[in-house]
Amino acid sequence: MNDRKRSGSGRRKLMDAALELAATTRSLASLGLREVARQAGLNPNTFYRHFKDFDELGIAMFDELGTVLRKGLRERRLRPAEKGRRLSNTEDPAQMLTEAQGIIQESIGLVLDFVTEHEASYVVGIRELHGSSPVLRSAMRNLLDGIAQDMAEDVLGILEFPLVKRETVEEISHLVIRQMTFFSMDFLEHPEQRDQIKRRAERFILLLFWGAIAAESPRLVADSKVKFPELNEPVSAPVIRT
Amino acid sequence: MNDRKRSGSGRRKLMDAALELAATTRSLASLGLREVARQAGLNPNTFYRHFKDFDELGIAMFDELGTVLRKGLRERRLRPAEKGRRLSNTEDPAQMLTEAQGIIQESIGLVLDFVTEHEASYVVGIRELHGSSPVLRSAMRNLLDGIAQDMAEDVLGILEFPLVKRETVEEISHLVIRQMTFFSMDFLEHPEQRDQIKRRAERFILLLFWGAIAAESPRLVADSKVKFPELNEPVSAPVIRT
DNA sequence: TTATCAGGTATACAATCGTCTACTTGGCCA
DNA sequence: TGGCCAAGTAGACGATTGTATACCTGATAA
Repeated sequence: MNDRKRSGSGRRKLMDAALELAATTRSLASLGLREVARQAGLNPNTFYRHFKDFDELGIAMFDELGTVLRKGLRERRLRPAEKGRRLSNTEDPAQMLTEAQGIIQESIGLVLDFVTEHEASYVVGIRELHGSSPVLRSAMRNLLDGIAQDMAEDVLGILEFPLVKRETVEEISHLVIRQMTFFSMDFLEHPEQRDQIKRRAERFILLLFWGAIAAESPRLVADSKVKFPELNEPVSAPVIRT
Repeated sequence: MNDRKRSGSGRRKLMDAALELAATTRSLASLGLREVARQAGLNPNTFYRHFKDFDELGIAMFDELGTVLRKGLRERRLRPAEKGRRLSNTEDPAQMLTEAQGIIQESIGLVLDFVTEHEASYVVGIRELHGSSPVLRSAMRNLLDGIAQDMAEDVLGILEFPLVKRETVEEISHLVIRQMTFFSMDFLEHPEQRDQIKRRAERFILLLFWGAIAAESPRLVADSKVKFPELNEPVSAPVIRT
C-alpha cells in the first residue's frame, strides 16, 4: 500500500525511516516501533524480523553513523595532507603561518561540507551527545575523541617539526572537535550566516594554536610579520605586514 | 500566606517530578502527562489545573531554569570582581598574568560548584541545547549567549585597560561558555577526574587569551616572564621564570 | 520435487496514553 | 450563613502502543 520507501532491504528502510524521524521530529529514544515501521511502509511486526529490540536498531544506527562520520571526516581531512601539503620548515615564520592558515581554512570547509551532506546523521548523533542514554552518550564521546585523535595525527604529520608539543596538539584537537559541534550546528541551522560562522571557526583554531605557540616559543610570535585576521574581515588569505 | 504557595504546591510537585524524570530517565519531550503526575503523586487530571498543555510545563520549567542559571552564574562570577579584584596596570606583565590566572581559577571553581549544586536543572537544560525542539533549542542558545555577554562584561570590568579589544573579549567569552558545557558535563559525570578537568578548563581559557594577547600585542608575550602552565602539572599558581 | 526458511502480513490483546465530564473538598469572603 | 472557586479525585472514552500467535510467499538447497 504505502510505497514511501521502495529502495533497499527492510533493514535499510527501517533504519532510514528512524533516521528521518529522529532528525526531524524527536529524539531517538522517544521513537515508537510502530511509528518507524509506518514511516518505512512496513508492517509493525516486520520490525522483529530485523531487530529484537528498539535499542538494537539504535545501536545499529549508531554503528553506521560512527563509521560514516569518522571515515568521512578522516578522508576529507587527509586530502590536504595527501596532496603533499607540508609546512615548510622555513626560516620565515610568516610564510609558514600563511600556509597553516590556508590548511585550516581548507579543512574547515571540507568538514562543513561533510556535515551539510550528511545532515540527518550528524544531527542525530550530536543530539545523543548530551542525550539521556548513557551508553549512546559515551559512545558518542568516544567517537569524538577518536576523531580528535585523527585530527591530531594529521596536524602532527603536517607540522613534522616541533612547533608545539605533541600533547598540546592533542589537547587542542579535542577542544577544536568539541567546539566544532557548535559551529557546525549553527552552520546547518543558519545558512544565511555561513560565511561568518566559517570565519569564526577559523579564528578559533588560529587563536588556540597562536596561544600555544606563544606559550611555547614566544620569540617566534614576536618576530612574526603575520597580522592576525580581524574578526570582521573576511579571512581569505593572511595579511603580511610590510 | 505565601504568594508562591498560592500558585499551588501541586505546581511545584509537578515541575519537580518532571525535572527528576527528565534528568534521570528521558528527554523532556518524551515525558508523558500521566507519568509525571504519577511521579508527583497526583491524579493525572490535576495536571490540567495547572497547565493546559505539556508544552506549557516545559516552558515554565525552562523559564525557571533560565533565571536560576543566569542569576546564579552571574552572582558567582561577580564575586571576584566585587571583591575589588582588578588587574593592576603594572609595567610587569608577569604580575598581571599571575593575577589573571588566579581569577580564572577562582571563576571556574565557582561555576563548577554551581552546576554541581544544580545538577538536575543544568543537565536538562544542556540536553535541550541540541535537542529536537527548535523553540527550546534557540531559547537555550540565547541563554548561553546572555551568560557569555555577562562574562564579557565582567572580564572587561576587571581588565579596565585595553589588553585585548572588546570584540575579542566577547568572542572569547562565547567560545568559553560553549566549551564549558562539555567541561561541566564531564565534571558531573566523572567525579574521579575533577581535578584534571578543572585544570584543562583553566588551560583552555588561558590558551585563548594568550592567543589573543599574542595576536594583538606580541611584544607583551615575548617580554613576559610567565611560564605557561603545563598540561600535566597542577595549576596552582603560575610559575615565574627567574 | 519438496522441504526449509527468511521476510512480510493479518489479527488480536492487554497496557498505556491524553482527554473529557462529573463529583468532592476546603478555604475565603460578602 | 451561603455561595464561589481553586485544587484534587473518579471513571470512562477512543486511540495508540509493544508484542504474541498464526499465516502467506518466494527463493534456495537437498
